Amino acid sequence: MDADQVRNMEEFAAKCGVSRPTVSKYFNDPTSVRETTRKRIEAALERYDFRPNIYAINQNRRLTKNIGIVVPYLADPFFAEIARRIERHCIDSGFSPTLFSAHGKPELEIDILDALRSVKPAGVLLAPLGRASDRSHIEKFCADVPTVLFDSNIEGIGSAFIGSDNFQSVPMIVDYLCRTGEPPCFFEMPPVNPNANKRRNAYVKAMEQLGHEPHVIRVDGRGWDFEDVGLRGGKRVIGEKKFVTNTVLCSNDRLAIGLLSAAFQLGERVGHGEDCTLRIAGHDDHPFSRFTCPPLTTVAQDYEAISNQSAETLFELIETDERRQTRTETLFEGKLVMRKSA
Amino acid sequence: MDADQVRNMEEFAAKCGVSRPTVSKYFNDPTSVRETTRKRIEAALERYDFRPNIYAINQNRRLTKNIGIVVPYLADPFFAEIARRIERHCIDSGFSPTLFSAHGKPELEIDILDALRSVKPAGVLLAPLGRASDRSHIEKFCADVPTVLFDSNIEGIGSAFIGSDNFQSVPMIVDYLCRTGEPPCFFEMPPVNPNANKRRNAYVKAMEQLGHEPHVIRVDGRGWDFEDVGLRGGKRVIGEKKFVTNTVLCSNDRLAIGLLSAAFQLGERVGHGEDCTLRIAGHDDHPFSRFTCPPLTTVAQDYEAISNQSAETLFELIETDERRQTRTETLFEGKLVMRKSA
DNA sequence: ATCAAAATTTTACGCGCGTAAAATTTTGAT
DNA sequence: ATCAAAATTTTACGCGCGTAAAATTTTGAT
Repeated sequence: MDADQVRNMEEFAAKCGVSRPTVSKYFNDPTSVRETTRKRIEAALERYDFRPNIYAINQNRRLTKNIGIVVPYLADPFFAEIARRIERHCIDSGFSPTLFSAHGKPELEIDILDALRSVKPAGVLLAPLGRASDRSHIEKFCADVPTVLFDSNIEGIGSAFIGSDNFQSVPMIVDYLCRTGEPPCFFEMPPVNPNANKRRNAYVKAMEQLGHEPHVIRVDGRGWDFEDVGLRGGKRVIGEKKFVTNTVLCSNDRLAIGLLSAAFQLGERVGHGEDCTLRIAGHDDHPFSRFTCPPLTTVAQDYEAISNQSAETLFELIETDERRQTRTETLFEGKLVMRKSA
Repeated sequence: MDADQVRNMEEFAAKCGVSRPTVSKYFNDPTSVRETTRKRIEAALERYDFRPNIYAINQNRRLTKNIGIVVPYLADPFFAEIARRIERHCIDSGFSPTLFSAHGKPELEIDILDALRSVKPAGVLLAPLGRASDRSHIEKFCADVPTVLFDSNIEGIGSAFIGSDNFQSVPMIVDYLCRTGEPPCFFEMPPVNPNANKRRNAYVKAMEQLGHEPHVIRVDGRGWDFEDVGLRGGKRVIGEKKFVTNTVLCSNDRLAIGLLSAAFQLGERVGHGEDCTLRIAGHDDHPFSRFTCPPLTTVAQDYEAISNQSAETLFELIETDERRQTRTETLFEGKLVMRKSA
């Protein structure tokens, strides 16, 4: 006989024996109604499993409980992993996260932000494309919506930035490589985001401080197919014997994975053993770096800390809705992960 | 002087010099208003860049333009890639897709479907977890929302299924492996989804038809960390010399990537050359399979066809809203991708 | 130019909720 | 038991749109 499903909050409130606004209060905060009425509502909830219409809820609210998570390239497991953690954090804090990927395209990044606007999100967590991003467009967006940048910094944009400290992590692995063998050269593609640039600069500085001459080798390649760039570029560089030392530090793991593949295909033995001809190191501790052949020596980014801090910073921003004037930058240290490749 | 921003459709209609419902009609279908009024609205649109409140729009509509895309594990680039294509297809067709990942957890899959319900989606594209999925829960969902399953089939659930034809692809690579060397054994983990099962059965059948004795080697491992399972299991199996032939067909590429890593670490030379001790093949043509060491011989799933067909099938379903009774299954053939590993 | 039919626009009402202000109930001190 | 203060609930109104029905304008044949 419970075929009489309730169609809206009005009908549901009638079943509860309270007024609609009381039910409305309950859904906004169950503790805001008296114990006895809460019980009555929850009893009715069991029978009718009524759920408020989220469109009607959000229609009048200036801000919703939605949070946008925007990453530059979701097919990269690094972003998939960090997005997963942020997503969970948002859900646990009572928000409704939605995941977007720019798929490496600046136009898409713009489209996503435009679409996000009409969802009236409480806040947005944005890992921008970087150099390809439309700076002024993102700036306008950040002026309207509380936004925290992560992974890739754009100077002065957004209310905060959370990422890795490249000027700690890169010198650390450079130091390690110098202690254990020949000083590394630096293997990079045209930098699509500021991290790549910073890492190169950090590499140069670290080498100079250690009294070595830096060598930067750049290969062509656009877009976000880093492995492919590493493979093609690596093949050419190895073939032409352009690596001036037997040790190569790549600007990220995905590039290193491509270079590893190139080295393997050209018969180079990669690793730190006696019989090896090449040492290759990466940066990020990409989820697949444990499974490369040989396993990749790299610097682990602190996924957990970056995800948590990004989310928490945004939550703070949302609560103290007076947009704060001081933009903070939080950088976490990387950890050296010594595996077989270097 | 255009500081006087319009706050709603009423005000915007006034600026246009037409009534609000006419503006409403325009946004639902610009061609449904007279040429002259369309011009007026579009002229006003330039000046005020008004956007209708999507919550108010969707409040009354029985169905929205939203489409849910649900995948079991987004950190798997296979799903990231297929989701990317479907997403694009939906946008190009005027829908608003939203991406969800169950992260390998059945509870999350249920949560996602429940959350989707309240978004009143026009339809859902679902790649279910498979065996771990709560069948009856998904069944109820499909009864309410037009749903197309892809990648992983659950018999009788959803209005259609689109995937790969394992009984074509597996015999093909088994045949190839037999023609070029020793008949393969089959390396699998406990099947988390029906594909793994079907592939094993297809392997056994193919071997028998070719007059060889099938050998299935199963390793432990739960969850979706396939590479890790392949690495651990592979190390043990290789160490204990349990592979009865020198050729191994893995139930998917991710497992193969783990096995390749195990082989490398134990000093096995993988490939089809004279000096090699092990041949390893996979299934799927995972985006990273080109970059393994050696590059992985595998069967390519037709990403493009599966994505397109899934989306198109759903669109049809949405338009002919009478839920059709005949559940269709569309299977696409795989293509042999010969690389170095086998 | 006229007028019925067709196309388009406007009027009028309703959707399912949020929320400030008013009304009621409960609390807690005496 | 009484009563003011505090907590809670209800009344009353509004949000920004969709949409059926009524009103108006345009079309096109004569």
